[in-house]
Amino acid sequence: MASRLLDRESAPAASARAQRQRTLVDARRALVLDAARTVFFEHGLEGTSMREIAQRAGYTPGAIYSYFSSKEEMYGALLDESLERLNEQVDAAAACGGDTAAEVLRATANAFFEFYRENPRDLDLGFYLFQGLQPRGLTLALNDRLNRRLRDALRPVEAALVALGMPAEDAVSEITALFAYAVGLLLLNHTGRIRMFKREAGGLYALYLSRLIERAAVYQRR
Amino acid sequence: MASRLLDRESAPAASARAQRQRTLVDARRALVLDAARTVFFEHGLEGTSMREIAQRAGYTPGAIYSYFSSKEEMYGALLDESLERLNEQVDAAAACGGDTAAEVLRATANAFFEFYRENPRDLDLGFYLFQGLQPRGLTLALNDRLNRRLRDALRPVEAALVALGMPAEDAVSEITALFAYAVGLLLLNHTGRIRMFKREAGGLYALYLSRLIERAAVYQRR
Amino acid sequence: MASRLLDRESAPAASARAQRQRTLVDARRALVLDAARTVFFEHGLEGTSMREIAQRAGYTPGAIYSYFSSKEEMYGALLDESLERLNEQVDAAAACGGDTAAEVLRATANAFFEFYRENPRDLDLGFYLFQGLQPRGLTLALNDRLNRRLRDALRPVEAALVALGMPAEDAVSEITALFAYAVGLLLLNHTGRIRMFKREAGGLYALYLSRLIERAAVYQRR
Amino acid sequence: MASRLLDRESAPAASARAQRQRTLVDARRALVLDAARTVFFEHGLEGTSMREIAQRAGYTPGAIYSYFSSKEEMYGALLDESLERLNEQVDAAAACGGDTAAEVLRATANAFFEFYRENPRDLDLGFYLFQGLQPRGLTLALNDRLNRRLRDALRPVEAALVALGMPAEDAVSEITALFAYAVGLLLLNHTGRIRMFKREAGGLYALYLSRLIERAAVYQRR
DNA sequence: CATGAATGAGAGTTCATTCAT
DNA sequence: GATGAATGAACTCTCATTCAT
Repeated sequence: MASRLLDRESAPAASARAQRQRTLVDARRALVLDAARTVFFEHGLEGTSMREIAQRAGYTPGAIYSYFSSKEEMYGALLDESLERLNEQVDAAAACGGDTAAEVLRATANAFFEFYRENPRDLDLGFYLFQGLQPRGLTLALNDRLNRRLRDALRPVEAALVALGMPAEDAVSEITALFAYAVGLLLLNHTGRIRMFKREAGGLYALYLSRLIERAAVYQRR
Repeated sequence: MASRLLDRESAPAASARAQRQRTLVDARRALVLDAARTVFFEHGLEGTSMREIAQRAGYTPGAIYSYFSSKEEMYGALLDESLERLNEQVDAAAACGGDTAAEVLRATANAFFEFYRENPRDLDLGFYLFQGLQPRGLTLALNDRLNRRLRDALRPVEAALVALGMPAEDAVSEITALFAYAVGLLLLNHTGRIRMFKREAGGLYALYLSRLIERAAVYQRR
Repeated sequence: MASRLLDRESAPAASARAQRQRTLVDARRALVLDAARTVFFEHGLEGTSMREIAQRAGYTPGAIYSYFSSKEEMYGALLDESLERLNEQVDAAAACGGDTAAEVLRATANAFFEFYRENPRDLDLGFYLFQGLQPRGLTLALNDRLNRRLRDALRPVEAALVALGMPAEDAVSEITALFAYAVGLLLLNHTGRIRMFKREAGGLYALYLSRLIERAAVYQRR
Repeated sequence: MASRLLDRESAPAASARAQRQRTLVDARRALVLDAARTVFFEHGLEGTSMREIAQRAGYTPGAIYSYFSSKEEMYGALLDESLERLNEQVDAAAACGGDTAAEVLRATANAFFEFYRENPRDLDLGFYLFQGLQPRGLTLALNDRLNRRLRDALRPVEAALVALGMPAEDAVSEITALFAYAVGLLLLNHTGRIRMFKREAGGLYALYLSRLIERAAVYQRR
C-alpha cells in the first residue's frame, strides 16, 4: 500500500497528463497548419515548401515531420479542415435558414457559395490540390474524402429540393448542375475573368437560384 | 560573280534574307511549341521540364532560350495557340452551324464546350496556368490576352442570342452564366468529381442550352 | 517510523538502494539492448534508427541516452553480447563435444561456424561494424574487445589441435587459417555469392575440417 | 553543290565532332569517378555523399547527375571498373604466368589475391556495396555483374586445376574453397585482425596453394 | 530517470537558366 | 543560332542527439 501511495503515476493523474499532452500536440499541430494555410494562401500550392511552412511556424524543417509525416498529409489535413468549415456553414444555414423549403434551399445554396466566395483559397485547395503532388498512396484517399464532404455539403440543398416536391433523381441532377454553376462562377470571380463581362457573380447565382426554385415549384403545384 | 551573289551585305538581298530568317525562326519556334504541347499533354504542367521539351524538339536545353526567353513565355505562347484553336473551332461552328439563330447558338455553344472536353489539357492551360508560375511582368499581359480570346470565343453565342431577339445586356448576362456553367461542368468532368453524382456533363450542358434557347425564344414571340 | 524506514539518507540504506539502482539500471539497459537487437536483426544496421530502438523498448528517444551515450556505444554493447553468446556456444561444444580430441575439434569448430551461419546478423555486427561508424574514441577499444573475444572463441579449437599432438605454433597457424576460411565461407554464404558455384558452405567447411584433422593426426602417429 | 560546300557539318566532320565530344564526356566521367573513388577510399561507402564527390571533382552537386543518374549507378561504375582491373590482372598472370599448369595456377591465384591485398578498398567495394543503398531496381543487376566478373576472375585458376588433371566438378569445389579462403584472409588482413594471431596472410595463402597443387598432382600421377 | 519536442546538419535529387565555345 | 556542361538554389525528408521540463 505504501508502494501504491508512492506510485508516481496514479491512473487518473496519468490520464490527465496524457490528456494535457494530447491537447498540447493538437495545439501545435494546429499552429503548424495555420502557418501552412498562411503560406499557401500567399504563395499558392506550388510556391509552398515545407521549409517555408516550418519557418513561418517558428520551426526548423525537420520539426514539422513530428506533426505531419509528409507534405501530402499536411495538405490532407488542410483540406479536411476546410471541408469541415464548409459543412458547418452549410449545416448552420440548414438549421436556421427559413421556414419554407424554398427559403432553406436558398439559404443552404447560398451558404455553399458564400463559403468559397469569402475564402477563395479554399477553392484552390479543393481544385488544385493534386497539382505537383506525387502520390504516395495517400492522394486517392484524400480525393475520396474531398468528394464525400463536397457531396455532404450539397445534401441539404438536395433535401430542400425534394421537400419542394422534386423527384429524387431530378434533385440530384439539379444539385450537380448547381454545383457546377457555383464552381464556374466562383472561378470566374476568383480569377477576375468575370470582370470582362461586367457582371457580378452573386447576382447571377441568385438569379439561377430563383429559376431553380421556380422549376421546383412546378412539382408542388401538381 | 558567285561572290557577288553570295554577298551578304547588298541591301535588297539582306532584307530578303531577313525575311527568310524570320520565317525560319517562326517555323522553329512553332516546332519547339509543338514539342512543348506534346510533352505537356503527356505529363501535365508539373511533369514538364524545359529539358524534356528541348529533347522532344530535337534541341538542347540552351537552344530553347533562343525562341522563348523563359518557361513562362513558352506557356504563354502555348496558351495563345490554344486560344487560337478554340476560336477557330467556334468560328467554324458559327459559319456552318445551322440556318436558324437557335441552331447557330447551339452549334457555337457546343463548339466551345466540346473543345475543352476533348482537350482537357487546354483547360489546364487556361485555368491552372497561374498557379506556380511566378509573374515576371509577363503574366499580366498573358492574362489579358487570355481574357480577350475567351471573350471572343463567346461572341458568336452572344450574337446568336441577340439574333434571337434578346437585348444586348441580357445576352451578355447569359453568356457569362453559360461560360461559368460550361467551365464548372468541364472542371467537374475533368477532375472526375461529376461521377459522384452519376450524371453526365454533356447531357447537363445540353439541357442548359435548351432552357437558354427557350428563354431567348420568349423575346422572339413578342 | 514509516518515515524513518523511508529515510533516503541513512548510510546502509543508501548503499542497498544504490545496489538496487544498479541492478535496475542493468536490467533496463538489457531491455534496451534486446530491443536494439530485435530491430537490428529485422532491418539491418542501416535500417535501424535510435528512434525505432527506443520505441521498441517502450522508451522515448531521449531515454536511451541514459543507458548508452551514443549509437556507437550501443552497437558496442550489442557486439559484446554477441561475442558472449558465441563463446558460450563454443564453450558448450567444448564441454560436451566428444571423447576424443578430434571430436572436440570438430565440435568446437562447428560451433563457431554454425553460430554465424544461423545468426548472420551477428556476422554483420562483427564484420560490418566499422563501416559508417565514425570513431569517437570508442571504436579502438571496441575493436580490441572484438579481437580478444574472437580469439577466445578459437581457443578450444586450438587446444584440441594441441591435444592431438600439434605443436603450439602450428596450431596457431591452423586456427588462423580456419578462422579465415570460416569467415570467407560465411560471407560467401551470407551474400549469396556461393550460389554461383553451386556449392554448399557447410559441406566445404566439413571437408576442410576433415583435412585439418588428418593433418593433425600425422603428429599423433609419430 | 555550293550549298553542299557550305554545309556546316559535313558528315565526317560531324562524326569527328561527335567523337571528340564523346571522348570529352568520357574523360569527365572518369574524372568524377576518380573523385568518387578517392572520397570513397577515404571515408568508406557510408561516409561518401554525392555532395562530397562533386566537390572533390570540382563540381556542384547537380553537375554529377549529368554523368551518373544516381548514386547507385555511380557505385555500379566504380565496381565495374574495379572488376575490370581485377580480371586484367588475373588474365595477365594467366598469359605469362609460367610453363607448367602448376605455375599458372599459382600465378593466377596469386594475382587474384594480390589484387585485393594491394587495393583493399576494392574489397570493400565488392563486399560492402549493398549497405545503405536503397535499391532502385539497379542493385540486382549490379550484384549479377559482380558475381559474373568474380567468377570470371577465378576461371583461369579453374582451368589450371583441370589442366593438372582434376575433374571439372572437383575443380569448381576447389576454386570455391580458394575464393572463400582468399576472401577470409583478405578480410582478416584488411581489418588487422590477423595480427592477433601473429601470422601473415601472404604466407598462409601460399601454403594453402601448395597443398592445393599437391591435391591436384594426385590426379596427374594416376 | 524519463520525456519528447526540437535542433541542425545533411542526405539524394531536380531543374530553370546561363554562358563559354 | 546552337551547344550542353555547369550552376545554384531549391526541393522533401531523415536522424542522432540535446535539453528544458
